[in-house]
Amino acid sequence: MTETQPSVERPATIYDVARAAGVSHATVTRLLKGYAGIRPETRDRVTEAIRELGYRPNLNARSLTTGRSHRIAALTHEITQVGPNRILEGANMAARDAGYLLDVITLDVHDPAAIRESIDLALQFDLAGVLALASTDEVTKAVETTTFRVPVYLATGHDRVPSDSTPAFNGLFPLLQHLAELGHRDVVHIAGPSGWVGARNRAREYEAAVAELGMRSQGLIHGDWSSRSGYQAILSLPDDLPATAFVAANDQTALGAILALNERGYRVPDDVSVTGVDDTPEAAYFSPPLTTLRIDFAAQGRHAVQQLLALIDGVPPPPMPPRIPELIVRRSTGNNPRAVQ
Amino acid sequence: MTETQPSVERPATIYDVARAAGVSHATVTRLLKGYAGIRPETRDRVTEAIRELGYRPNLNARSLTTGRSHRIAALTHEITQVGPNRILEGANMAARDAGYLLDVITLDVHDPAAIRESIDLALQFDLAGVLALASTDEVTKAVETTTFRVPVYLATGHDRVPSDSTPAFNGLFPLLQHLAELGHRDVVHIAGPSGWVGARNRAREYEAAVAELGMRSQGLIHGDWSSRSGYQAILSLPDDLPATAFVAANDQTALGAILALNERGYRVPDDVSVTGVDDTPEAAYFSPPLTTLRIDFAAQGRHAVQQLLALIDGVPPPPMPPRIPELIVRRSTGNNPRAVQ
DNA sequence: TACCGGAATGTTACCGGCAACATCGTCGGG
DNA sequence: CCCGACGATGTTGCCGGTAACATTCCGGTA
Repeated sequence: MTETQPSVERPATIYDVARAAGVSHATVTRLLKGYAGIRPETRDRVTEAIRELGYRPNLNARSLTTGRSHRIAALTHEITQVGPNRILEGANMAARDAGYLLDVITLDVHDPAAIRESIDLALQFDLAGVLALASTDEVTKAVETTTFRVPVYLATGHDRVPSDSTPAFNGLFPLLQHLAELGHRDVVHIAGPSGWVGARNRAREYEAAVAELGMRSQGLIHGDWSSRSGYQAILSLPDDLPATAFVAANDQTALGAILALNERGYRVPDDVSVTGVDDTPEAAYFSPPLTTLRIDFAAQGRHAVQQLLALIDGVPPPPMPPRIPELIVRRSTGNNPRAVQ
Repeated sequence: MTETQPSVERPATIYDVARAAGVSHATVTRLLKGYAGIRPETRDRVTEAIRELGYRPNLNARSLTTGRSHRIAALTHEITQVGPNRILEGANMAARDAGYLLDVITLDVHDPAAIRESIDLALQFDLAGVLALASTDEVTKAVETTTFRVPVYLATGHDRVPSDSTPAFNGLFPLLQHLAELGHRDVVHIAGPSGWVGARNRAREYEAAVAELGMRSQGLIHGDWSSRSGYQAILSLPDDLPATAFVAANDQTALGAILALNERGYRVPDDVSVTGVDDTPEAAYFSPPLTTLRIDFAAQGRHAVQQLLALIDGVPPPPMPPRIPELIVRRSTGNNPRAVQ
């Protein structure tokens, strides 16, 4: 289970390589930086020495002199949740592809002091940039009141499309349209926590879609992205449910809602419909399988990194490709039994 | 959504601080390192200058001279899954508490070339140690064939207790004992992928417990930790189910199994029982809520970091505290309807 | 044959810390 | 009154790279 490599010898430096190849260290640097004007014979000797000694450049030293590091920090939270997680994964990939290493700083999004502390730790390492992925108001505030000497990119952490896009592609619309087509009129939104930028955006999208489709919102209950909060949201409703369809802020919340509805004697989807957002891998295996909106989190992560790198390099940021959330219809939604056909 | 801090000024160094305080840079270093023999007046001036300039030590430069860095890399995978995730979270905390920063290297556990590449990237930064958390055979092999110059700690990534511990605390035992008490005799294990050390351990624990309790194993199907694989495992079984209880390798797998059983007309728990492992936050909200084994992943992560730090500091590693997986009984398990009472 | 210029390579200083060693000043003892 | 010792602080060199500048070695030309 455990394994130690004693191997006390210090790693080889360019000086070691230079000595082994019988050249000066500058020649080694030149080779490493792809400088063309090196005699083939010399080049071979150096290359061989590098291989021989297993030389690996010390990136610390490098970034000390160049003044620019190749690492970026990502502030995130609760990596247990699927969304943030996937975003992180995408960001990680994109960063790696660009030759950067991503430091993940997990923070307690509700404790300003802890946020401060985490940011402070990160700032000690010289970073090329900072990616704020967890966008609660607390984090936003902490980021805004900190003086970073490096570019910072603040992502909302949840899907966000330009507000001028067509309704059909705007957030929750496809989901509500689907419900409307099934004859549902009265709907309740079990939202994310109000301190989250993404949750608020989603709630607004919900209101807009409901209005657009001529439906009636019978309530907006703030949860906390958890299954528990979905469960409790349903339990908090009066005996005679005010709606026939429930739009949860994410799949986990929907899971809890389904259980609560079952326990209160409602069958999903025969009596009521439930939808989620995210399309986590598990959503297809809920009982019943969940109708949801597929979000391409990895793309969001990649995009965030690209934006940040553009800031770092001082080039215009690449445009956000239009992300169209895809409606995934499964078995948690059905015709409204009370609908006048 | 975006925010840039132009702020081109380079960060303050000890030299800047020294100049501002009218002392030499060595005095600043001394203060920073907690050296006692500094005149109070001088100390105040320096402290003030540090505050004034917002000085933060450049850890790159520091580790360049001291030769020891304060960062460790964690090799992990699929951070989407709850277990590895929580482990990472615990590791992150422990590392931070010890003043280390944890670099998370996500790797494709099945592509040896990608594993190599990721490890190589990590090695360029000078690391104090490496934590291998994703323990597939491929990763294990890659780690073993790489020459790290730093300590490496290889964790199995899943619960593991000393083999000499009492059966009652050994892995899956409590779960199977619970099933036995409910009158179940024939049981099937939906395991994790065979390339995973943790999955194999768990499978062995299953076999041992079944034997110990006088039950009969009617099969061991390898899944891949996913809900899909749990679903398909059930579908692969003959029409007349060979068992009345199904022990899944994790909660996700159990979720898929429950759906498949439902679709095949079996009610859980009235007809058959299903159990998971992990106790993810969602498990309590499955329909029906899942009987499972609670694993303290965060503790595993913390422990792994502590082991690694002990290796780094050359001190004897702290003992593993006995981790007793806790049986969480919910509604996915019930009496065996076929049992002769 | 002396000279010029560019290609190939070497030398040097610096990045921001740390630590060994050097220096300065002051106080107490002989 | 001088000197030693010690406390407080300054100077220097080094860690492993990078880059500006310097030098060497050619061949080609006048």
